Amino acid sequence: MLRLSVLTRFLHASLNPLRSKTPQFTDGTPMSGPVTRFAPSPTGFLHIGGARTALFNWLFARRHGGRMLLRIEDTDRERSTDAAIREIIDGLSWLGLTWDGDVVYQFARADRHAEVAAELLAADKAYHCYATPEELVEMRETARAEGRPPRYDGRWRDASAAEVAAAQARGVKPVVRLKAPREGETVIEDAVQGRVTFPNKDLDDLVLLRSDGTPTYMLAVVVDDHDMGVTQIIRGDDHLTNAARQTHIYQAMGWDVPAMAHIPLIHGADGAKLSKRHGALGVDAYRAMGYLPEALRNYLVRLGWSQGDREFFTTGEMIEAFDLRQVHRSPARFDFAKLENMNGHYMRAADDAALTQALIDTLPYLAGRATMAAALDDAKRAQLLAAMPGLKARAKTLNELAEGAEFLFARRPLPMAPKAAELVAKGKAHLPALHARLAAAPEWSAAATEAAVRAEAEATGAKLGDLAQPLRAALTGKTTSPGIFDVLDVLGREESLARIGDCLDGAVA
RNA sequence: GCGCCCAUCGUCUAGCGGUCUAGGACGUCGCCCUUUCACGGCGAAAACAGGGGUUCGAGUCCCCUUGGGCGCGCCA
Repeated sequence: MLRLSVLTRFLHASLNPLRSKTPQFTDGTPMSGPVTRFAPSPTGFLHIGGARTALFNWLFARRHGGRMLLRIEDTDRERSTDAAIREIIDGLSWLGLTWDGDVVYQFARADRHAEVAAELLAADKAYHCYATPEELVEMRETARAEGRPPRYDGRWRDASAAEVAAAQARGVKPVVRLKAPREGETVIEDAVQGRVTFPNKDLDDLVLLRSDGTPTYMLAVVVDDHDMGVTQIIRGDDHLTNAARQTHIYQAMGWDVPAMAHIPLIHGADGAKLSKRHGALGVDAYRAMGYLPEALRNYLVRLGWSQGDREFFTTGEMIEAFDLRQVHRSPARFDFAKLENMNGHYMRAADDAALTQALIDTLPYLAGRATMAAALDDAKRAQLLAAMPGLKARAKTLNELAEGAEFLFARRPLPMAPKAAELVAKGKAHLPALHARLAAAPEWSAAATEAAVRAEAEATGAKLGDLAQPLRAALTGKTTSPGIFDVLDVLGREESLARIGDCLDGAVA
């Protein structure tokens, strides 16, 4: 199921147990520039906060001519799924956040993690702990009751041989814990958070290996980040305390601690961390809502990061301007209204052909657009492209774009929206004459049909709107659409006249 | 409870001791444009959480309070 990646093999072969002085990539080229990594756990979809973390890692690597690695943290065998892995990779690809090298699967590296734990044990920097789950619970409760942080008390840290023998005799399977420093403090120099200090007495002896011998997350991240040559860790600030504990592992192994940057989480409208109760969504959901990846990227980068008053950044500008030091320490709330506005900007600025293609490519992901996708042929594509200027000005998402394009795909006799039927009924008196004038138009173009309709307005003294509205309803079955002369043009003479004709002989409305 | 982090319009933010009667963007509300709806243009309402310091001078520095967030597993 989960394969051992080439990079993982490579790391085993050449970097263990100690990293070589001049690390190389699989192809033999020397590493240069910073190395970042995005390390999601495949226990759910790639949520929007993870996407932003990936973006920042990607921008940082690009900005400094480095590389971004992708590591799947699948050590939780119960909750990790292949489907989640596929979604993460799919989501990153859709967003255009490419990683360098092969994907590293953390679980595949369990042996190496255990090896490091053994080293630590041998160096007396770790020890076996035989405390039972019940004892641990009790410990935490006592600590809390006494106003202390709920921590492991280190009771097996200096256990005697006799005590160990007794526990073994009882058949207790031990975990391996790190001998963390108990005095002094641990300092994190964080690019975003600044200098953060933790008193070591508040950090306990974390578990490195579970009683079944599998590595914990704490051990695995440190070993993998080290082996993969990660120089800059950029992750959510929910990991800030972990950074201190992980520092202890680095120190115990005598490894360099990578530079850190803990970025604030994205919050929901209520100010709390995005979660299921907010209806937290995977990035695939944003695609399904019709957002453009470049718009989502732009929105995301401006969440908690800014360059003066600037709102819009092309990808190149983003890379050039990105600086971790300008990332804010306070969490930002996710605002759909602004995302939508930004998406609208991107759509209007998009090239018509490119946007048409984007819509077509996205159709399979949009809800209820199967028939539209099925009806697509060269003629429809051409119509879509021709209508695009009028369509894109009226849409903020690809969904709205598809909705606006419905009239192109509608079959006669047209389904009429109630309000549209009213308009047809109200303007019925004008329709026969309009039909006649349009039929007599010397050529079929927006200019020619406009001339015909204006001539009718002049002849009858009606306002243009009195004629255009019923016409719009007859042609599109809706009350809103692009400019009516553009609609006529795109639909073509035959179809236009037929749709108007349907309203005359009562086929519709 | 303990630890850490944060605090400018409803939201995203500019501001890095004087140029702040606090700027921009989204949203909201008007007006204009107009064949609908949009787009676009113009305009309006809207914020320095509170209290102490430091300083000639504080949105900007320090402290406290309050509020919010995150963390505290043999999860990641």
